[in-house]
Amino acid sequence: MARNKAFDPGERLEKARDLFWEKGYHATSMQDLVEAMQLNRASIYDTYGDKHALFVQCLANYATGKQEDYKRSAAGVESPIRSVECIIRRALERTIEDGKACMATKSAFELGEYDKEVRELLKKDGVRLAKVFEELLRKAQAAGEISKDRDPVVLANYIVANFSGLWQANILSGNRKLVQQMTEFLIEVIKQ
Amino acid sequence: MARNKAFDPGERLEKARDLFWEKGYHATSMQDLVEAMQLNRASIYDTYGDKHALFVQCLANYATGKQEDYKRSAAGVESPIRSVECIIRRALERTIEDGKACMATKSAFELGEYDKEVRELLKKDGVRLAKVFEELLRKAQAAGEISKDRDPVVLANYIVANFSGLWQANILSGNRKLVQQMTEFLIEVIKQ
DNA sequence: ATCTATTTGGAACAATCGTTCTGAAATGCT
DNA sequence: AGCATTTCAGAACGATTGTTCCAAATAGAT
Repeated sequence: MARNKAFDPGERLEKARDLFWEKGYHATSMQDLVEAMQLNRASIYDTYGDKHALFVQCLANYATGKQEDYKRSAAGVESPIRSVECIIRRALERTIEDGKACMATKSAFELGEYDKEVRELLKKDGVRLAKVFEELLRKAQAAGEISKDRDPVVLANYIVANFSGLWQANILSGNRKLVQQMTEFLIEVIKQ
Repeated sequence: MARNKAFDPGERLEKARDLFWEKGYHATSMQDLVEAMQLNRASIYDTYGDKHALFVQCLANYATGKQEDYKRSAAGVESPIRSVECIIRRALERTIEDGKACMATKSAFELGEYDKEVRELLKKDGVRLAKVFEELLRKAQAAGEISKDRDPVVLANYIVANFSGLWQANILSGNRKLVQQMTEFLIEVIKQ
């Protein structure tokens, strides 16, 4: 019937995602996106919708990518508690590699309070990660790796929340050693 | 010599602060500020400088206010570890009262990575709060309230970082009970 | 090869952005 | 009272905002 797209929508979405990730939603203009994605304005609107719709797709893309990355970091690790450790260490490692804090957390603080669509997306993302931890923690308890007294749900959510603090500390202090110590402290706490 | 200002700069600054606090830096326009502060554009520029300078003053105002509020919440409490507890509980309480997360943390994630002035201000704010905790933790150790094995510096910074996670969890989950449990868990961890 | 649907590039839109300027009103000081 | 200086109100600035439209180019289907 008609002409095909001359670009790969998924690949260009990643370019948009990286820009939103770096600058945040409001500080990123459509002009910035046109240049970063190397696409015509009309092509962006036709393919992804308006700015907000594009952002939501970028955020969803980021969230699934992050989730996969976490799972990968724990792949092949047989001990449940060691898996938890791997993911926690990976969370910090990522931020250093990427040179920027987690896009989900940045977006939560920039938009989470009044943008329902973003909030719901991020909530689901948080719940998904917490469930991963919860399952690992239950297994760790069953294997006698950690105390059975603790509520896996609370502990799992506590770990997820803790990431936010590590990222903030990394941005503000710039003191890698301190952030590293805080990470190790968190791991220590969990293992008790 | 000349005419006096017909308004209280400090009082109007608080109006600007509340708006920035709610919407963030980029999502707040000068028009929004003119309306919220009930001032003429020129008066704003004459008194506070440009948008960025105004924001920095708002953030500084917020930071000192928050710091005072924390100290007030622990005033009269003789036990050092109880003082720590009071501040932690107050950190969560504030977010619920205000209906929005800590302005410092929101700003850290929105601007901290590329706005040096904001980053330095927030870094100082974080250090100041960490020092309060550090001193209380040392006293708690001396009084035998908590283990002497733990590094007060790491623990103090860990607590500060944890706030960020509690606020994020509060925004996304909207589950007050869960956030409460996470807060109590943090307190438990410190006391061990 | 022709038709047709869609992409593409770029101009153009009105609205808003942060900022500056102008002129008149107002007030403290001599 | 008169001067000096600043505030104040609002228009206006050019630049940029997100979005839409239009004509030309393109490529799959018949």
